[in-house]
Amino acid sequence: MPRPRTFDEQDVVDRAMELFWTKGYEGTSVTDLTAELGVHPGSLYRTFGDKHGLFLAALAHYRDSKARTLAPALLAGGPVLPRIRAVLLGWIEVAAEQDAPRGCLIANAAGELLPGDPAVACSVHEVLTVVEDGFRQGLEAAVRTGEAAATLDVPAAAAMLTMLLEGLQVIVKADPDPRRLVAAVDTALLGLASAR
Amino acid sequence: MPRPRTFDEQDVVDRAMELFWTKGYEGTSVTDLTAELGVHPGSLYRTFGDKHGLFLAALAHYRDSKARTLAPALLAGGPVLPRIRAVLLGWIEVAAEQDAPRGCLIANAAGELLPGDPAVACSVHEVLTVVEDGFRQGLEAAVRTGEAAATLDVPAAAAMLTMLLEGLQVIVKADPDPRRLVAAVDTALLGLASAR
DNA sequence: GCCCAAATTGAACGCGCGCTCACAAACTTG
DNA sequence: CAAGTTTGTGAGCGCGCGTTCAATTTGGGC
Repeated sequence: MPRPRTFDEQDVVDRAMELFWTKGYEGTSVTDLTAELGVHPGSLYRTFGDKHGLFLAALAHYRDSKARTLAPALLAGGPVLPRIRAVLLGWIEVAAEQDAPRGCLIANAAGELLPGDPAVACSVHEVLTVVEDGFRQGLEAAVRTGEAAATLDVPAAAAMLTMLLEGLQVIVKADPDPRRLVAAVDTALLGLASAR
Repeated sequence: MPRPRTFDEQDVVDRAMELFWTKGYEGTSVTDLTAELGVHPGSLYRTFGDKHGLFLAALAHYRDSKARTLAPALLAGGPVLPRIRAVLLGWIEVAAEQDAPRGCLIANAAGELLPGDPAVACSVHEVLTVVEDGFRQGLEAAVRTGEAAATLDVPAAAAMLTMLLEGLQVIVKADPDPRRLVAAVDTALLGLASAR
């Protein structure tokens, strides 16, 4: 019955996420969005309510397209601990390769909008929970295979890895030499292995 | 010869820091600043150049009044490792007690303004270096007293603790139960003690 | 006591922000 | 083909932002 959309909503959310990720929430104006996405303000507001709504959609998309991939990546088979290391080092490498590292969208959102934005606080917590859960699944597998010590406090270690990852993303944004953090990551991982 | 200031510049910077810390950079309007600080826009602009200049002054003040206290706190005498733990747990406690934790001004600034603001990037890196150096001094002392293993990679461990601290400050802003992170901090500290 | 440099003040500047709306176009359904 | 509903579009809304400036006040140095 109605006239169909001329744009793909998912695609728009994905590119909006990229913009917010790079330029921040306030740093990305509605004019920026309409220009880069090729979507008229009117369409954007009928679809997402307002700029804030689009941002929440971007955060949800980040959760599904980024955070949710952690667990599968860790459980892809073989030793888990090296995979955890590879994930952390991967972010360092990303930061080292681009001259303007944008860190983590979640850490950026938290830094910019919290406290003071309950909806964003909820989304941020949601994504962090997904990440932490990914680490937890990986660590549980590592304990099962004897890769990690049976005495390891898995939930605590998962939370630690999440903290480490987010802290890494913060530091990397201002560090002229991100690769020096590899040794720091390794130090943090020392306590996880069973060979102590 | 000239007419003297009616406000104390240091005091204004201190209160501006508090405002930026709580509400963020974009979230704090010049109107907010003039209202809360009791300083006319004209005076503010002649003293600090512009809003951005005032923000940089606030970051420098954060470095001197917060970050620089880390080393003395760790080296105040007695075992260092419990002091490191106390510092990290202190931030958790602060977050747990107030219902709207504001995290760390540096992590907030990085999240909001990086990449894209070279001056802020420089200030952020500067503060993080001070923090990391504080941890390094503490760890060196710990190694000297045998509290930490002689084989500990001190610079790497210092960087790890900085990452942990910043990550902690990010997570705490969205976490309904910050105190659960105590166990995570303890897990991270496991690898530092010499009793392995 | 007068001078003058610097500080305070009131008022307002232009700009870009997030956002809205009336109107025309497009597609499905009967 | 006509009806009906939702879409894209052009133009512009009011607001608050960061910022500026002429006029006035202030107080130390000669």
